[in-house]
Amino acid sequence: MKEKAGIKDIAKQLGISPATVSRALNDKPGVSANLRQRVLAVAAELSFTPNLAARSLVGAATLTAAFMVHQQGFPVASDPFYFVILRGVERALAEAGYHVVLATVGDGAIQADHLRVIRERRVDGAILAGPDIPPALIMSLVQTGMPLVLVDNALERTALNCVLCDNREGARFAVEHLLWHGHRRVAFAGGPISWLSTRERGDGYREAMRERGLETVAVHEDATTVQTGVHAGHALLDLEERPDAIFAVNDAMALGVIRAARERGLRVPEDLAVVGFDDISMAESSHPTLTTVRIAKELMGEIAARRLLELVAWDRDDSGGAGGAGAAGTRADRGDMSEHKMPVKSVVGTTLVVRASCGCTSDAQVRG
Amino acid sequence: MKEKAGIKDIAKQLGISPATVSRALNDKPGVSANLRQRVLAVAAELSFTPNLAARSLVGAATLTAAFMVHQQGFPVASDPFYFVILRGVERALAEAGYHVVLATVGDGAIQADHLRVIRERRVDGAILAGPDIPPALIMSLVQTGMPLVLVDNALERTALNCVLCDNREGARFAVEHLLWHGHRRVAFAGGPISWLSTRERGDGYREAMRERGLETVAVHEDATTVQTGVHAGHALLDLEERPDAIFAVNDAMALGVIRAARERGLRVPEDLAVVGFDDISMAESSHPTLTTVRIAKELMGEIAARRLLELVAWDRDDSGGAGGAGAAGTRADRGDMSEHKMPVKSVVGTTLVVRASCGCTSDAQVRG
DNA sequence: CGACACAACGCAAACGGTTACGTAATTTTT
DNA sequence: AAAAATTACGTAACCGTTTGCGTTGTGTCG
Repeated sequence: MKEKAGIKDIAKQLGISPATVSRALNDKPGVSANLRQRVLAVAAELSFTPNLAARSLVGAATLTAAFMVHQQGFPVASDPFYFVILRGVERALAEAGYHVVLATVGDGAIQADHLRVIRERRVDGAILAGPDIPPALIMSLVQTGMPLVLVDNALERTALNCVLCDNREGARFAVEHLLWHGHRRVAFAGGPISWLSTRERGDGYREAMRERGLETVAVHEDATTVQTGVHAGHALLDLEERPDAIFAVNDAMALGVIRAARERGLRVPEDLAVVGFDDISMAESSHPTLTTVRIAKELMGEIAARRLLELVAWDRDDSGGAGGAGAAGTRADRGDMSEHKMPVKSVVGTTLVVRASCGCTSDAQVRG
Repeated sequence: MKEKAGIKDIAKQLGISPATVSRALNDKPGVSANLRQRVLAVAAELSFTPNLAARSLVGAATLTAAFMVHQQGFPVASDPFYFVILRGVERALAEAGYHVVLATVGDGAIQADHLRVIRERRVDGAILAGPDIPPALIMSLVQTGMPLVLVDNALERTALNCVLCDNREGARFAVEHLLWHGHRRVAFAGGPISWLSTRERGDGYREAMRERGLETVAVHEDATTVQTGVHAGHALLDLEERPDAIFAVNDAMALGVIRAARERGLRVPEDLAVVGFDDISMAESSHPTLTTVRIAKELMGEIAARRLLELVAWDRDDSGGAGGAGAAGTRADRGDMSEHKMPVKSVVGTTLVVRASCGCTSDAQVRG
């Protein structure tokens, strides 16, 4: 019994050269349709699987992409969010025969390790998810010239491919819904102002408030977790003019706010309406169920993945024509940049999911 | 400027042969300490990174492992569980320079794709997490002779490396705690009986009950989600002699049970005590907070990863001595199996985390 | 009918490392 | 002091696939 089926095994069996087999398998010209069929047949019979290492050694695709997400060490509920995105990414990539390697960038030392992954040419591209990936890391990745797509993040002054959700619109949905149902003192519980999501959702909140001539009040925590949500909730509920509604930048923080309200004997939604953002799976299982802005997480992942595949494809095309695929893309040589290399920013729409925590629906199963 | 630093670049710069450089870099004998230092220096200066493809082509390690988890398509809260395990796995592997590629095995067609990954020799080993990975898939992986470690799963009649938690003990902790505090009609809400976790936790439940001479009552759902938990909750609460406590196989199901209770106007914990299992992050954020059996998820991941690394190391050692690393390990040739190839089953202990949902405490206390 | 274009295929050189083997220089052994 | 063993390094083959180029056979055109 043979150890493993190689390309030359199948060549030998047909009495032809390995080169022809390679061409037949990759749908390259120069092989008669007849022979190609026979090659494919024998390949299937031998259950041949190309050795990826050998293939990528000669410069072909790795068929692997990196998914990078910052893990601050919080053992918290914000995880499921990126997990869902990851699912979308993986599914879309799988359709193209790609696989995903994880790169949970932690603090400090590990970062160097991740640069290794890409420097060793083990991935064709990378998807960077989350607002807390250090810009320095991103820039060093850009320097390598590797195809990159950002998710739920975007660098201001640098043009990168990214996929976002319409944070401002979503925030307006949430706040306007609260205002429509009679709330006036609506406060905002946000995360770090350095995060794009917090800024944009905060903008939407302020816009909606100002259009009604209402004053805005916001607190910002250094992370968006249940714990910081509790903290923010207490801070806002401590105000002299206590808010009657709180819009949290995040479902996790919204849950924290609800807990804070409960800790001081306030009922949600009777005494305080709460609206979150993201629609994580927990939102429909919590008590009360959480009104929130749904974002198509899996779709965002898919879009990012597909965009990345485009970039990879184009990258291979013209690196075949021109010189190396090495460190290109600095500001100077934008002139010779082909059109499809222009970065595109995709933003997906949002939907308000009305549940119990805002008290604005009929089927609210409210119980003390 | 050079495209990329190669091993022969550094050889040239020192006037030596590439072979010596390779030996120096890999700590192999046959290089003077002096020269090795200089090689290392130049390598660092050139920021040399070995090309993984070339290395693994000659049979060296891929420095990559697969993490496989079944995704039934439930967009539910059971996700965070394996996500945490994954974190442990990734951290432990990263320490050894390994990376993780995901393999979210879905239904049917995609499976073949994942076998491709390993057949293409892109990974040195695989970690299979979760009880719902098709045994057929596992067996076909075993056939390949690839190092394998199961997490939260184990095949009965086949000896495989696996890491579990002490399900029976944990279940006893939970049930005995309920019994100690006066509950007598304790029911069990389980998942598929085909799952090891459900069987073992059910065993622990029954043992504890029988020791007190109490009758057992259980329902089994076909998945362990919030939804099925609701269903199970209603089923149990519909019984003539209504349970005064429910032990759920899972935190997700426990949350569902709580919701079911609430739907019929029962208070938790006053009218019904609920205890879960796993201690997912949501357990301490839910309302009421969930009494549950904590299992060291991240630790389990680490243990699995370390075991896998051992297997990989041994695999490479004696495949260097003997013939191929190919499909070995069928039942016949167990005789020549070296000692360390014996499968080991690691089981980590559990801890009962007492919170509000069982009504047995004022503030959180831990027993175990 | 001869020159030519083109299709179909083989040959061999890469790709970037690793490693068995050979060889020269040094050390150890008897 | 000569033989043997050891050390330190170079040579070259090899891993499995892709690809530029050369070679052969077939059809087409002037």
